[in-house]
Amino acid sequence: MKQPPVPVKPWPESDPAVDALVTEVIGRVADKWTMLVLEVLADHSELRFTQISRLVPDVSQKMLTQTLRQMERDGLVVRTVFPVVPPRVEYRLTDLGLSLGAAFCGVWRWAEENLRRIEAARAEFDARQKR
Amino acid sequence: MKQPPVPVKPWPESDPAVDALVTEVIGRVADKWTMLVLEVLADHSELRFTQISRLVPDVSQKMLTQTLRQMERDGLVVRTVFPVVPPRVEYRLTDLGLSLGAAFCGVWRWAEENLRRIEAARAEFDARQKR
DNA sequence: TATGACGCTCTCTTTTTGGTTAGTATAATT
DNA sequence: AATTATACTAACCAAAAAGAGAGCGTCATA
Repeated sequence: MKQPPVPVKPWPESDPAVDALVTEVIGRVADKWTMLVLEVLADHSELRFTQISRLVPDVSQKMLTQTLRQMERDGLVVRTVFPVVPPRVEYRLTDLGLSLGAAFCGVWRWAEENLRRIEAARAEFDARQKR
Repeated sequence: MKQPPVPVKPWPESDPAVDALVTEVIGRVADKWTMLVLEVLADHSELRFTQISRLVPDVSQKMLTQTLRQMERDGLVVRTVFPVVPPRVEYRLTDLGLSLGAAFCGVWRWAEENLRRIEAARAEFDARQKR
């Protein structure tokens, strides 16, 4: 039995190359540590490495370094090194980083507002499965 | 040299338990496949398994099944099985799923609008590193 | 009789990710 | 003279995630 061909999606841009890039960017940016760092940096305009590590629970040095490097590379944060000893490095969001924070705000709020619903859905699903 | 204590973050809710849950939910929901499935389902209100797999580029059966199950468990999609042969299963977003799609729209748009900037930042960063 | 469609599940292997530990430089502190 | 603080890097290893491939049950088509 042949299915009718799937209609072309009416999304504004359907350029596969752009799609792929957007997907990649979102995948990169929507990761757990990036979001948490984004949040703390949105709250405190300027932070040092260890301050961030204290504010983001359970982040390892390795992950924090990695995340900050990526964010720097993507133009989300600026990293300022003060040539003093012991070293002092400060991080702050760029305008791009701030705008991403604003965009994510919607998702963050959605998660807060719908936590209950999700938990309820999960409980119901699990109960249904057990039967 | 002792740093002054980091100020408490002025975020609306600072309940660590809620924070953890929100983080977990976002982590789950902000994953690549979930977002892509969300997008195609937001575009076509009702789709069958193979239709989705054709619309989401490079998704393996395994990942698609997994993603759809998770989304169903979280109450984002409804799965309707028609007891016919060959099997027919339809997926559609719930209201919760639609609202998540709306929330993500902002991030999606952000990514589209700022692709260039990100690519430019990366290029600049990489060039700076090479020196 | 063989093949394909559908919506999966199961197993095996590869890739990716993340944690842990050790090390670096140098000035100030104990 | 030893220790502490800072912001890392590098190496190694375990765990988790993802990809590849086979199989399944049944009906319709070739």
